[in-house]
Amino acid sequence: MEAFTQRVIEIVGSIPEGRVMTYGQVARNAGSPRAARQVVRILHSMSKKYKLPWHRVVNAKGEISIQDDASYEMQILLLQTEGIEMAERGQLDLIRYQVKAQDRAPKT
DNA sequence: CAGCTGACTTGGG
DNA sequence: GCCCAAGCCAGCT
Repeated sequence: MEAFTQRVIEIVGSIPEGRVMTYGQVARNAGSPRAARQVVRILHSMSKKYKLPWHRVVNAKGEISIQDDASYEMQILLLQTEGIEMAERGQLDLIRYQVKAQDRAPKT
């Protein structure tokens, strides 16, 4: 597998309890700013092979974007368990919970 | 080997 | 603030 993949695994696994990261953020920290979708795939396949806190990864809007209802609800449960306040729609406060790192992508 | 896919992101209307 | 379209890139078929 690519080094990128390995990094994503490590990064996701390093997310502190009660915090979250966006797919894009993880991708950037892993070295591929545009590989947010790979993070998705990785979480998909690795979470079932490794014990990754996949639930601490949300989309850019701070919501859960899982399509699978079971996993969706489970993620909310796990996050709440870690002390994160979840809104009705499975949304959380990114400003408060997103891990701060050198994730800024200088777009301008 | 070639093509499709996806738990995404960003920009424009 | 919501909807649509394009870009991205590693993994899988």
